[in-house]
Amino acid sequence: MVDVAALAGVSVKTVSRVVNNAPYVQPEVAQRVLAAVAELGFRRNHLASSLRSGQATATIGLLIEEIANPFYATIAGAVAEVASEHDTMLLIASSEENPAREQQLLRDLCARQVDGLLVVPAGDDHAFLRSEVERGTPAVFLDRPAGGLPADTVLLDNRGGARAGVRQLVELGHRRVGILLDSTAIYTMRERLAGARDALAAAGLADDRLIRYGIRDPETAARVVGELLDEPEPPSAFFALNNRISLGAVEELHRRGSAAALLGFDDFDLSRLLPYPFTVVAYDTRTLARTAAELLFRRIQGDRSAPRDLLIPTVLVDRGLPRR
Amino acid sequence: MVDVAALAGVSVKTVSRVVNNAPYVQPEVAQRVLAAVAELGFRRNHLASSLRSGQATATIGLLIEEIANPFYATIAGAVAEVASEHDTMLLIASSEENPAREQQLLRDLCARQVDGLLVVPAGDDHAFLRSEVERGTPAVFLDRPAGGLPADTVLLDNRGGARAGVRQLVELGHRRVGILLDSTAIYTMRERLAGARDALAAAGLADDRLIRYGIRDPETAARVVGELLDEPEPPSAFFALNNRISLGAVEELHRRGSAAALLGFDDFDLSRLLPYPFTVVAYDTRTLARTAAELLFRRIQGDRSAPRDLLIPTVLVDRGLPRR
DNA sequence: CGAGGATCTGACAACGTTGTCAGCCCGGGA
DNA sequence: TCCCGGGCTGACAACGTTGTCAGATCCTCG
Repeated sequence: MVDVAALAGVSVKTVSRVVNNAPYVQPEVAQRVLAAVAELGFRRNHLASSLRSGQATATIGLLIEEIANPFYATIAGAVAEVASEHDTMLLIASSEENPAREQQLLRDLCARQVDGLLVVPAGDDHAFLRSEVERGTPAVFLDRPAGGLPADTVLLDNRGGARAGVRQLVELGHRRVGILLDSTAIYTMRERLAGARDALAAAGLADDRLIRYGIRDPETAARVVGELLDEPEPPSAFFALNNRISLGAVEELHRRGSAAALLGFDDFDLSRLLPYPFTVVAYDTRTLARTAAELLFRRIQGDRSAPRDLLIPTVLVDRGLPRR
Repeated sequence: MVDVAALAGVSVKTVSRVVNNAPYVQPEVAQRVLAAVAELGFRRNHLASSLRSGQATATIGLLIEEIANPFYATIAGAVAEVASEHDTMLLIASSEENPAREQQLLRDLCARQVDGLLVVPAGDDHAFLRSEVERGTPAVFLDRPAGGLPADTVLLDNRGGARAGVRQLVELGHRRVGILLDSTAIYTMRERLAGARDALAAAGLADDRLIRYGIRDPETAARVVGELLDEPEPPSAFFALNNRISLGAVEELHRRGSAAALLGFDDFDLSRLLPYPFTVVAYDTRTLARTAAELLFRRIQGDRSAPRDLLIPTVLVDRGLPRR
């Protein structure tokens, strides 16, 4: 900038004014400055600029589990879209479900002076963020709640969706519903399981012996479905609590030519092309992410109202559920 | 930092030394400083730090078409992984295939003083990056070549993969191969088409009347496959130049109970579960991205050798191709 | 004709940090 | 005894930019 000023024969302040389109610069002086900028290939240092002005860095931080996962990729895409509408860049970090790493990354994002944080929590204690939030870096949590910190949160209606889906199974006459899930250490799993139990209990059908935990991949899901079907009183319906599990269940049911009803939480691409029909509790991931991002930008723009908890509704997409 | 220094009764420089683990600080002084840091919740301003030291910002920029797209999400994931290995954060921007937007985003990334750029080009002229690169911001292009700029490039072997796949069709006795693609304005489409033509020409089977352009979505692909099959001399095999097109082709061939051979470029999740078998020219997107990212970090670390062009091989994944 | 405002410009300090350098203290060798 | 070097500390300037303020010029209006 000093060089540009020298070449144009003006002060650095005038160069600053020109590159920021500030008023009160004679058109011909501005011309000279712009010529010098072009000649020297000058580009404003955004870091120094936001350091001095103390203003926004026009950057927000997004912390997710893993970028390559389609669910998080969709979130990142929707957030990027909203960010772009606010001329803001996106700093993305993957916690890999590791709370220690999550904490370190969030601190790092704050050290980089992001204007706000969008977090899919991995850990369950975010008290360490309190000082940052108080110092003016707003944070919005999505898909899972924050721990130990009053903060804006945008969640899916996991419980309501699971309840509605299982109620449908019950109404179709199913009495024994196998429930397949990963781990109750995961918030979404707990909620979905609770919803399923709500619906079963309401019909007097609760039976914890039909719940299978610890299913992490499609292969395990397929094996567990097989085991349940081989029992003396097999379930006539299955509820898979996420799409990895649904996938394995589809494979096994199809392989056996079973007539069991299959309900899944999470829709996914191509599910309608799969060889076994199943109904899903679906939701719009983009709405989840956009809602959170828009809330964050309202905070960044100065909204200081009390933290909000928003719930994104789910939809039961019926692709055919056989009666009992 | 001034406050911390005051509270600990030392100079700011000593605080700086402590937070940077610099040598020559008495352990008890360091203790006092750390206590003050904790009490005030001090966090180093990474922006100011890299402004003053002129050193790296520990941030790289990644420019892709669209984060939500699984191909780019996989790239982003692999790049994030490599970045994390180098304690570097990732600034991601989506060009949305718009060259003007691409240019603006790349400039913006440079203004943010990223240590390096990883670019999936949207436009075909990147001469505007020359001054940045000369000033020391290395750039590596991936999946598509840069235009008007000598730069490191990491590409898939589109042409070789397509050639190998189509050669396989020819060897199985197919004489009429329908070729389905989007637009030759896209580099990868041009290369794949060239590879297919190579293989057909080598067998004396080139016939441009079997090439169909402008297919942007599965629905169009399905329609075009139907049209080709309804012709008096229908193809006995199809080559879909990307996975969106493969998907539509699968649907139509399955619907008609056709026995045509289907070859696709790009593998995708679940392809093995689809109702119609097809063979794909596959590649490892993660290798593509990791290779590019690792090259970028070598540049960042000072490698000044001549720009390199790397080719990532493809693999023919045979899931069954009927003979003619 | 002078006051007051609008327009234009630049000197200077400051944002939060770190590189440079000078200075202090202390122990050990000549 | 003096000198030297290593350990430790702080004052100051600087990174590239912009906020503040003051000064200069010109126009308008009473």
